[in-house]
Amino acid sequence: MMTHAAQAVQSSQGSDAPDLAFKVHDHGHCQTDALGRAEAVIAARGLRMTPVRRRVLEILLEAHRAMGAYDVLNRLAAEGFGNQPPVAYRALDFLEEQGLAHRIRRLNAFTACMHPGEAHAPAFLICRSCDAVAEAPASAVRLALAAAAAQMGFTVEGSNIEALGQCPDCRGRAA
Amino acid sequence: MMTHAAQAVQSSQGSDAPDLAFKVHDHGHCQTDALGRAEAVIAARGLRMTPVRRRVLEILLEAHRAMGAYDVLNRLAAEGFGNQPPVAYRALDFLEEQGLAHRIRRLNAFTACMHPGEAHAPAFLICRSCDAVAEAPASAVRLALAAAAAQMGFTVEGSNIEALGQCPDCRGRAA
DNA sequence: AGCCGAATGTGATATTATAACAAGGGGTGC
DNA sequence: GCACCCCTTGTTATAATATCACATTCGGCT
Repeated sequence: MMTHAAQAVQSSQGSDAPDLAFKVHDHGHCQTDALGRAEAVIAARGLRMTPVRRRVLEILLEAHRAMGAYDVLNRLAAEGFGNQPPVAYRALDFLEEQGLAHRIRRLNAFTACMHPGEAHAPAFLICRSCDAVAEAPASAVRLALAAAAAQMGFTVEGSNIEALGQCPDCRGRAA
Repeated sequence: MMTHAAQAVQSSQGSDAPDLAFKVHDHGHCQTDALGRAEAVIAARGLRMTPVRRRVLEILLEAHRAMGAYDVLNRLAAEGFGNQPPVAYRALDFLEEQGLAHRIRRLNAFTACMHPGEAHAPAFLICRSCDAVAEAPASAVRLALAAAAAQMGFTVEGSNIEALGQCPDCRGRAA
């Protein structure tokens, strides 16, 4: 299904915060779905989905939340891959360039893209309470940004749009 | 490192009027103007504009472009202030909290706010050729972002919106 | 003066990211 | 096969960014 709507990237910080986060869904399904699409995208571009790259993407998909490069690296090292930073950064950079992962600047972290292959430049919603990160459709936001930039003679080639706030769950608990 | 021609870091304000951001203008004027407004803002809030804080703001205003925390620190150290990172970070964090400076996540850098005191939540335009950074009016962008977030039940409390692209000057030179 | 809280100075350390180079691996043309 | 090349990975080292912890100082107050 193409549920473009709510994709939760949820974290369980310490306490078991029962995170129904933005939306309950089938993790297993969206993982295999995203991985399959990623493979197709890479193949179509004549690039190589190597073991390290695939594993990094899998790790991000499994975690289903933002992960620092060193978190990913530790996972890789534990599985017999190289344990030096460039191993993780190269794979992450590759995935980001191919639109299969996103960098969350505010967190110095990365997440797997939830709908690879679709042209999209999402906005990220970061919960300040539970650190969950979700992608939100942002075509309207990008249009507004491009317009504002154009008024100043500036040509937008790429952008990162990140919002900090509270996800439905955390707001509910707070209230 | 940010070693490129100093460019304009300026913007219009709360109202959505385009301005001279990337154009030549009177640096001296906008520096003293911004500094004066900053002092007023701090005083009105019952806070203290200490020598370090004032000097950091001046340094940012003089540079008139994004500066890394360590660039600022080096300037401070050369002038007899403490030369350890917390000295710079504390002042920068204070200025950011008070809306007198902005953090550019994409560059891991800071810029002086060009219109302190005015309620505003700018978008930043970063030139990939010359590293100039300008504030653009972003109320429309913010509205679109809040709407997209609301559809997912997310409440936006703050955001950083940064666009990477080409400023008018650099595009002109390229063409 | 004495007190208190905020701000600063300082040393140490944590976290994030890249440079530089050697070695492997898998195509292609021959 | 094998010689070649390019891309990828492994590894060492280091750079760049950011925070912690604690002592000291400063400003305002009584």
